[in-house]
Amino acid sequence: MGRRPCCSKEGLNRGAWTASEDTVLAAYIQQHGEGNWRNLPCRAGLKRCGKSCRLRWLNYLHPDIKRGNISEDEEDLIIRLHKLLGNRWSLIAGRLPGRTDNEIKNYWNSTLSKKAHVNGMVQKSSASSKLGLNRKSIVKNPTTKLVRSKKPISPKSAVPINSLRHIQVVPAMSSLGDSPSTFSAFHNLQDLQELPKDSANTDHELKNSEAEALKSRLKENTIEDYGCKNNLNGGGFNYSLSVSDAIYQDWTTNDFLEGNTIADMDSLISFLNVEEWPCVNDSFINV
DNA sequence: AAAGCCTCCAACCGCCTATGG
DNA sequence: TCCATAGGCGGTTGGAGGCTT
Repeated sequence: MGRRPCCSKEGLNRGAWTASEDTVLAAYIQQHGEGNWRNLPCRAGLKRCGKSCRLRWLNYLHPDIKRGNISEDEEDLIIRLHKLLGNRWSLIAGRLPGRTDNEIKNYWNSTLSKKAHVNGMVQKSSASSKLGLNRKSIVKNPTTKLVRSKKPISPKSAVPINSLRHIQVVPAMSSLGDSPSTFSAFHNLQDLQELPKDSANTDHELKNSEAEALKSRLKENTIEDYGCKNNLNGGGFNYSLSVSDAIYQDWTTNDFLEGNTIADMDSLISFLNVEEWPCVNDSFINV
């Protein structure tokens, strides 16, 4: 039996696209728009499978595609997102304007996976690596009073805990703007709220998908409470992070944070992005 | 110069999900 | 509820071009 192919392969061109095929495809899509890929080849006069047309358009001909090498910042972001989301290339690509999932996947397989292994980033089990965070790329938000530049000193031994301290994290006002980085941080806060299916937001599925990934990562890192607590300021959400007494005392006694700390998401990421962060040890936290 | 090897990436493949009848 | 279809995704392949010997 076997699976029915997406289209008849007989008489179709395969392999690399020619310049003339590209021209025909681009002209057709510019005139008629995307979609209806199965019928597109016939209507456009192309001897190609519809899937092949779609792939060629999305990965090569689309006008928004960014040309040129992956920049350091992009590379850094890919690494961070990969740690957070795994091999979910389309989600990662969604956070890199102009880059395609295929491009990122190829770049990862050919370049970054090796780098990650060489640097021990893949196997590293620190809290920061598990969270998918990379110190280099963190941009501190000036609104926070949480982050300081020096690393906290970790306790030498794990202390079982009976109670949890909470760090409230709320989006900074700047997170309500449109710049990609702050918007992304704000997005994550919304993600955690599990947008309902009937949400007016068109990419709620993407958000919920990312939220699931983020939650699982947070759980891996023994952060016990990741729920969004309540609405504030017309769209922002409180985010409550629970840590053990040991960690809390460590951070506070080392002047790493103040009591009743409120920070934006970027600052939280920066805050957690410390190799010596102690709570990778399960005994530090109630889970 | 040429053969062999390696790397990169465009393209393909098969599976999964969403959608509509 | 079932089925067919289309679109989307991640894994894999294979060829072109660069590099090494």
